[in-house]
Amino acid sequence: MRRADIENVRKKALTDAAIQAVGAQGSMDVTMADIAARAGVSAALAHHYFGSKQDLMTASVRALLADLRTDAIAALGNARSPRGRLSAIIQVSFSAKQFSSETVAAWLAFYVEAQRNPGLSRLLGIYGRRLHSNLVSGLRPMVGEWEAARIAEGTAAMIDGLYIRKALGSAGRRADPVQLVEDHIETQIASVRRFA
Amino acid sequence: MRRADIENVRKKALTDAAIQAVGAQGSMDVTMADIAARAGVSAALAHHYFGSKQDLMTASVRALLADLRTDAIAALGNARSPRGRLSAIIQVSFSAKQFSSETVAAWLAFYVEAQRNPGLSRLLGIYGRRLHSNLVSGLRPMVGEWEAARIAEGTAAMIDGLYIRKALGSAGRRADPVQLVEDHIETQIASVRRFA
Amino acid sequence: MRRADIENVRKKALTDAAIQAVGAQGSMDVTMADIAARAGVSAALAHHYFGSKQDLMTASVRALLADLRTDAIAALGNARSPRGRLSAIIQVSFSAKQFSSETVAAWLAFYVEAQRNPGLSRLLGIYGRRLHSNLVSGLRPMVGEWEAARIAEGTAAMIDGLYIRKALGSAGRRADPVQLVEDHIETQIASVRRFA
Amino acid sequence: MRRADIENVRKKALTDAAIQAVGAQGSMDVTMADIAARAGVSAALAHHYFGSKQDLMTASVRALLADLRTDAIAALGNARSPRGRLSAIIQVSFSAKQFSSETVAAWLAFYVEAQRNPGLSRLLGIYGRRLHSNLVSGLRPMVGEWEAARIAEGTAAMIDGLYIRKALGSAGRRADPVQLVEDHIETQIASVRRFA
DNA sequence: CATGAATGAGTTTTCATTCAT
DNA sequence: TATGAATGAAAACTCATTCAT
Repeated sequence: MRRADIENVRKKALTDAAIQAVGAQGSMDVTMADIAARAGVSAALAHHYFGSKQDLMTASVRALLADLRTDAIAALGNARSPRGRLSAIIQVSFSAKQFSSETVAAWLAFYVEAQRNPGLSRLLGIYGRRLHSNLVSGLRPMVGEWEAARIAEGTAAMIDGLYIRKALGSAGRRADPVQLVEDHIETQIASVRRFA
Repeated sequence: MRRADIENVRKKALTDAAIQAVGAQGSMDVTMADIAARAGVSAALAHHYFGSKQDLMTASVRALLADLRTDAIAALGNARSPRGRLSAIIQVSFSAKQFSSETVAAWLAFYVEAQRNPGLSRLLGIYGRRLHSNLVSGLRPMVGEWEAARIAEGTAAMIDGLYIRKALGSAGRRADPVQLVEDHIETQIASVRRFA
Repeated sequence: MRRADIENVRKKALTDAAIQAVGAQGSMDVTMADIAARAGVSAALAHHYFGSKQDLMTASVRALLADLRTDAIAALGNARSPRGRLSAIIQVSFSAKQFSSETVAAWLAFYVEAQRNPGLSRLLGIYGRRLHSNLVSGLRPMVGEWEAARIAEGTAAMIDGLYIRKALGSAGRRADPVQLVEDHIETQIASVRRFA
Repeated sequence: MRRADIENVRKKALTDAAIQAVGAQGSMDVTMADIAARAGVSAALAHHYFGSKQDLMTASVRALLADLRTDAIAALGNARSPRGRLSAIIQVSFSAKQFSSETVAAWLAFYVEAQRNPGLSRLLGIYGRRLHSNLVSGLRPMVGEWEAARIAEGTAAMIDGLYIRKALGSAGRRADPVQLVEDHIETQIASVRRFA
């Protein structure tokens, strides 16, 4: 294998391991040694490739984001209408992969860390704006720019809230997250149209 | 000051300092020395009174919870109707005190920690059930038990989501959280009644 | 109770507690708080009466020594012959009180500490010389000064060895300590006489 | 030096340093920093190799035990008779290396610690049984099983006693330990034979 | 006389990071 | 490329000791 290839393989293994470790632990308070061990390499190598723990974490979030983006693009590509695009976004957000306990826990941990880490904050801001813009682009044709923005904000909040509840494994969750969000959107759209 | 009171004063100062420190830091990764300094005492004294960092944190969460509860009871006492109870709950959740950046950040940090700490998890579970039950008790008279539970779940998720967004200081937030939640509830209730 | 009496009662309670604590722990690595609690008082009071942990320990050894001395004097008073004096010394050394697990463990702990503590060393030296002199005074009439000193040294070593073995609760101890020491002395005396 | 050897070299340096430190201090109450400094490394490295202070101490006792065992095996190999084996054991016990102040102080410290540490206790139990069995194997041909066990016990006690007296540097020691023990054994054997 | 309040100094342990091989 | 060696810095926790009441 060429040197550049090895580097990519190692980097991928390390970011995967980092996400896994953070997800398992529920916070970014994991050791480089733990992450490296999950990737089957030494902690020193992780430093060699990423420079610091911080940089490895940032790269990991970027990977998470890229993954989500890929899924979203694929789902949106199949949508045949603005309303379909909304459903596609929701489906992806709660898909088995994105809504797995580990991934959700990792998201939450990164969110928390972002409060102190501008780089991370900026990165997660991208995700937030992308979600918002996707929601708005589905809603706009149906309710107009202004209402679309308002509904998107409530919807995004609900999605985030469902994520945090998933992460905490709150007992008593009965309703399907997709149903909950779809219902919110549907009801909001209907309400706007009734009074428009 | 009476000798017997000192303990309570110190304990209060320390839990306040802990919440403040956790809020400022955005995570429970704060040192006893930092907390103790904020309370104006030595780290050794914090151990003297609480035994361990863990116990101090638990006591702090308990204090946060008790504070929220007091506010909620006061607000509910003034409500004159089921619908008024719902608004009261929402008002309290987003009141200046409960929705301050620091308090919100502390809540989030405790939530994250709860993933690994059963004691904390149990404590926060109390909050979750109390919120749910308060919401249901306001909704039930209007939409019945079944729909009340469903709406309460979406509402609680939205509240949690708005909290996490507040903690992250996500740019671009424009809508008022209270408006968002009130609107969600109002629309949901109306929708249920229309098709009932 | 007069003030001086209270002081003596407290001091006695504290040295007793110290011996008990050290015996239970098997080393002088016990806390003032532990000792004070056993004596039913505060750690501050222990300092008030003894000035320092070191001083409390020294006083405790002194008490142990005084106790042993009282027992020894009583036993020697009943002895009717030099040989009887030897047996009396041995009896006392292995009496239920002096050879109890706790007392033995306390002796050992103090011995160990004496390596670094000249004051303690001096105190324990008194015990060593007293034992030696008592043994010699019993042996001298039977084997003369020179042999008495030699036999006393071996005997004292054996007694110390039996103490340390008791402290460690070495499995497999079968023989009675008194028998072992009596036999050693008897055989040594006989041997000297045969070849004298 | 080969990379693979470094670990063993460091471990050896650390256990040596630990024995030295414990011997100098007369108790196990020495800091990892002190031990590490004596070995010329950082305290962190000591943890790296041994995991905990406890484990380092256990390894050190094991080293002490192994060393004694090697010496004993060598000495026993040169013995030409049961009686010679007894003398060999005694010689080793009081050899310059094994009976040095530091080594003796270390033994005593470990013995004391063993009261609270089952792992250490088990380890030291091995030494006790080995000494006993070596003594019995030398005595048995001369006095039979039963008497051999009895004499071995007294002898072992005397050896232990001479160790503790050495550790304490008791003033007034005049007799040679080897002489004392040899004499005890000789006299006991003679006594048994006379009355057998 | 007696105690709880309070702390400074110290100890083990953890961990990101650097470096030589 | 890859790793084990090595460490400094930090953090929780302990405890003898002092002091005000």
